[in-house]
Amino acid sequence: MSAVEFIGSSDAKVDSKGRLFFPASFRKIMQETGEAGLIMRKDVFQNCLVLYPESVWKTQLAGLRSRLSRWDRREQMIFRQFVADVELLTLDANGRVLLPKRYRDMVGILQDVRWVGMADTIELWPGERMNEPFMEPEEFSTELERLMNGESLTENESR
Amino acid sequence: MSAVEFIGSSDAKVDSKGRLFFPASFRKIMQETGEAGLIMRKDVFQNCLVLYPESVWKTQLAGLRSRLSRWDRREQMIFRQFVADVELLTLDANGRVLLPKRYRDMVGILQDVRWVGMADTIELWPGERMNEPFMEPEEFSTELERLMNGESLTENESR
DNA sequence: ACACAATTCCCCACAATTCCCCACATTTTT
DNA sequence: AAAAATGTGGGGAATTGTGGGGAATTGTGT
Repeated sequence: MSAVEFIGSSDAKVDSKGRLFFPASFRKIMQETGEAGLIMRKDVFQNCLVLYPESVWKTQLAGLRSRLSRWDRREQMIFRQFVADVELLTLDANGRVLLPKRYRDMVGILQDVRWVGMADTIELWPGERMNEPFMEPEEFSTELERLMNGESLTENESR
Repeated sequence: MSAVEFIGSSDAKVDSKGRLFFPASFRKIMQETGEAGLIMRKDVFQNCLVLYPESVWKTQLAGLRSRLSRWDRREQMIFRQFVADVELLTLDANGRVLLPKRYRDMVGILQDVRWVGMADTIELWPGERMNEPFMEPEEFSTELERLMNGESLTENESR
């Protein structure tokens, strides 16, 4: 089912009207897997936007909801926060999306952005420090080594 | 399916359109092991490109993802770093790959490149300083000694 | 409710890159 | 020597990616 596999990253420019070309490779995957809509929200942790194909979004929501009690005021608030500030994107005739100003401002997108395929989701990063890696190579290698050798990563494991 | 084992290196030229012949010896191995696609990625540490046969890539990715929580800020960042700067390559009718300009620029590939078989992956190095060794002989021997005396190199080794 | 500004939508044009086809030199195999 | 496979190169069509002009829509203040 979840054959959605967004791969790769690319750079792009947001034009003066806030429009942005949706990379052809991603569009292809959407078509192939029969996905129609795209849901966008600001990432919970990072300063970037996340785009979910509709089916992935639904799965996420269901997963989250199943963990949260409907009758717990606090948990209900968490859920609300997750669902609020969500935007449905549509492609225009040229295959572009319009990034509402509000969202651009949220993560500080001006001109340059970077698309990043994250398997079942897509991320959109402001492109100011685009050529810098997300992590320091040293740190990355250390963590990766640990991970691939079966040791648990950090103290907080939530599974 | 037998194990993929790319060995040897060879020099080649990128033409004016960024195309590059995929060495016949490597292609043969791809065929024999029934590999179709190639995933290319900028190495995090080195200034080179790494090519994974699709199955190798999938194994790597699956291994990583199964250990990473989507809801952990740090783990998500590791995954992000791993999948950023990744591209799907396809061979054209002549058995060439097109190296997107972005990637050529990332590692500084102009004309000459060098293919290097790295067992289950293939590396592609800019060939300007092609005849120089990757490491100083002195450093190489020291490191190798250290590695082979206890620390694990790949997941095949005990740890 | 009204005028006005900002935003979104729907056209069209155009540059850069990628894809597809064919030609040809060089090396290896028969 | 001929044939096949290996590398190199280029023309041009198709796709991808950028940009802009307004019309329609939404939102704002008075």
